[in-house]
Amino acid sequence: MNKSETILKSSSLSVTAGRKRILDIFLDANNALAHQDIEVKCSDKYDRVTIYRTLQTFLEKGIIHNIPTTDNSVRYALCNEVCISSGHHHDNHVHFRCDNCSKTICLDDVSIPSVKLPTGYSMNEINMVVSGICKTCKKVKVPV
Amino acid sequence: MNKSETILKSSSLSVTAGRKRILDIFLDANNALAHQDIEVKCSDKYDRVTIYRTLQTFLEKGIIHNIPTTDNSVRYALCNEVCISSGHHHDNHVHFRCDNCSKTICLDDVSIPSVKLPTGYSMNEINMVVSGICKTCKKVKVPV
DNA sequence: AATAAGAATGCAACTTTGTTGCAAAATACT
DNA sequence: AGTATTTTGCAACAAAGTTGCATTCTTATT
Ligand SMILES: [Mn+2]
Ligand SMILES: [Mn+2]
Ligand SMILES: [Zn+2]
Ligand SMILES: [Zn+2]
Repeated sequence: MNKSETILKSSSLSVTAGRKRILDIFLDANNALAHQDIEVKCSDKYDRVTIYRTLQTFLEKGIIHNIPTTDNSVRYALCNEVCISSGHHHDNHVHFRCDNCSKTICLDDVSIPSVKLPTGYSMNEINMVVSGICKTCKKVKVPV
Repeated sequence: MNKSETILKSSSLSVTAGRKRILDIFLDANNALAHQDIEVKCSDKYDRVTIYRTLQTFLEKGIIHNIPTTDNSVRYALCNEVCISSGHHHDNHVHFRCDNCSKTICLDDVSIPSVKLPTGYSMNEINMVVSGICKTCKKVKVPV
């Protein structure tokens, strides 16, 4: 039993070819993916609608989390073991979006600093997205 | 000369009825607006395409800033004087999205805490969006 | 291994959102 | 007032997202 199958089972989801494929795409990716990215990688095999529904299911089960954007193309990334096993989200890391390659990645080791809200507000989740130049692009850009 | 007209002039934009109207909508609003919200308020008078182009122009001139979301409907809010006069963005405040009324607001007095990125990454902008229950909804919800 | 119940998928039809080119209208400048 | 430049509306289109329903697949049970 491979990794994607294990994750699906432990989230009490039925194991289907489509779900396995999409989960494998996430497991292979080293950056967050938009719906569009997934569609490109497997719309020959699976319907657009199935991709929508699968992403939705994965979100609800704590298999992936979404990352807000200002360009109307939400990104999705795999959650850590804690989210998957507990069935709900415990993501507390910063996200980075590169202005050059426009890849979005999870900075798993950078945790979101706490912030004090004005009186009367109660906090549920925090999202932090930093933009700039990523490690890879910086290397390429300093040839001199 | 009213406020919207002043802002347009000081951003060296030509003053048109549509731009004044849209800017007035922002000046009247006490929360951030999606494209859709603006369309509802004035699509009888101005074309959808004009609204798209106007928001784009306002963004570029530092009149409004955008707020990332995970639901594919970016919100826009008025910038402070500094952005408008300098012509580029200096927004450093936290945004709040209410899980109950789903309004998004600028917490102008709460500044985004700094965060240290891993080696190799350089920072440009930071966005922080907190979700939870807003002041107004909390009041309403505690009747007892 | 066969069956039956329930869940997931594909398809079609549709709605909503966003983009582009161009002619007409409005604005700013002299 | 006249003219160059911008902005707008319209049309046509492309892309993104939603819904209902029949068919297929998965899982649990015999
Ligand atoms: Mn992440
Ligand atoms: Mn703001
Ligand atoms: Zn990069
Ligand atoms: Zn609220």
